[in-house]
Amino acid sequence: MLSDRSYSESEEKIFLAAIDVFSKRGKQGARLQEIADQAGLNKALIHYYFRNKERLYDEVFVFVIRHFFLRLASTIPENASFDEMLKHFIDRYMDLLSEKPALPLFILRDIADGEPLLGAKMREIFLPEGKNVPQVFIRGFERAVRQGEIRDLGAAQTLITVMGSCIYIFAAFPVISAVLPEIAEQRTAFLEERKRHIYDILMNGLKPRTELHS
Amino acid sequence: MLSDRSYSESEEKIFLAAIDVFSKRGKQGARLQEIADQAGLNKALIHYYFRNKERLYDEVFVFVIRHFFLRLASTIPENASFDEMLKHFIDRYMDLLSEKPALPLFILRDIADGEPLLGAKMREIFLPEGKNVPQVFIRGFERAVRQGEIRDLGAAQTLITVMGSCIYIFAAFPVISAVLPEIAEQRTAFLEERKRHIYDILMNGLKPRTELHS
DNA sequence: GTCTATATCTCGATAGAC
DNA sequence: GTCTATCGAGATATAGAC
Repeated sequence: MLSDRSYSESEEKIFLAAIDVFSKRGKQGARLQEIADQAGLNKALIHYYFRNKERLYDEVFVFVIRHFFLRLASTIPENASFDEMLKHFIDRYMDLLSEKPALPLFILRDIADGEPLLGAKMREIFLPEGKNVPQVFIRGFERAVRQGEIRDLGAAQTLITVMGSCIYIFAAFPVISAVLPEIAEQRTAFLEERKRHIYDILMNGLKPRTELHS
Repeated sequence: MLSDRSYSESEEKIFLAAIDVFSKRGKQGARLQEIADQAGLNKALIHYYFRNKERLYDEVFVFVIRHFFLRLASTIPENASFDEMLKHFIDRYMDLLSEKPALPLFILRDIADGEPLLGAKMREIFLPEGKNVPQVFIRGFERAVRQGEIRDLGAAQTLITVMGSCIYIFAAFPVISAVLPEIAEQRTAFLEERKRHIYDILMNGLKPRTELHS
């Protein structure tokens, strides 16, 4: 069982192959032939089960993104200090991105294609649950502000800064490593260093400046 | 004159139309028919001047990116304090992105397509000049570290954090505004607030924590 | 240099046998 | 349910007249 609805055996083979091919090539670049080959079946079956490329893509998209963000949200420690929550969030987000490095470009390509249903799909993914990434982060942020742990630089602005800082290296890796070649050779070490860097600069940036002890 | 080589009148019409269409639709999504229509000419002329879609795209890509980063680099104040350099850099980068909001997705789509010449193209853009964005930023950063103005959180890491923080809102705008609807209605105001936010959190994050006066 | 007409190919989708 | 064969749209690229 891959999601809320159930799949027959062949259907699941197609769906799994579709996740891989769409993730690598995007909606336009993906070929139904490649999906069929990878599933060990033929093109006609794709239409039999999913009607057309568009519907298959939409089902893959919602499944992949929802799965990713549910895994991310489920590990955020809700009742810790903001300091701890931020550290955890960055670690976990970077680990999940390391595991699925194609995901940022998968979403961004969808945005670039101007998919008209994108906004609706994202709301379908984010709004139903009580425990989703933006809500949990913003609640934790605002509580920390009330308690004087951090300055109020805006919950939404801060969330965007955190996510942008984490995601950019994955989205732009080929460009960045072309300009800064030392990065490509030690990718894993660089990503570990990156976690510490992001936490350090952002947490210090949020702390009240009057504080004396680290 | 658009770049280092010179264009005839029709050639330039095609090139300008190609910049627009490729920027909006990406390499795969762009149609030569649309470029021809927008140039007020016909498809055959595109092949006459540029041989094929691939070459036209490559010429557009290098031109657009080089032009953007030259404009950005030319305004970085090299001899100011790091504080001032960072403020300027963020302001200018965000302004240029506001002017060309399709540019991040244009590059990211190219990355996602796995263009094999991308690394070479980026080096062609960044390496020749003495005054390019990464070099200028890193020089300024390292000098500020030596002078004790900022902590050494890594020049490359910091540059990636700054760029990621700036670019993410443009790349992901449709997604972010679907999840945080208050942003879409006041886009300009939000972007102005975003400049101040990024400067504030990052500059404070870089400052030595023992410092007492702001 | 500029145009129309067309060749050629790729791909999503369907028809129909089993 | 699963397959082979094929249709037809839409795209790049070229031929050849003017």
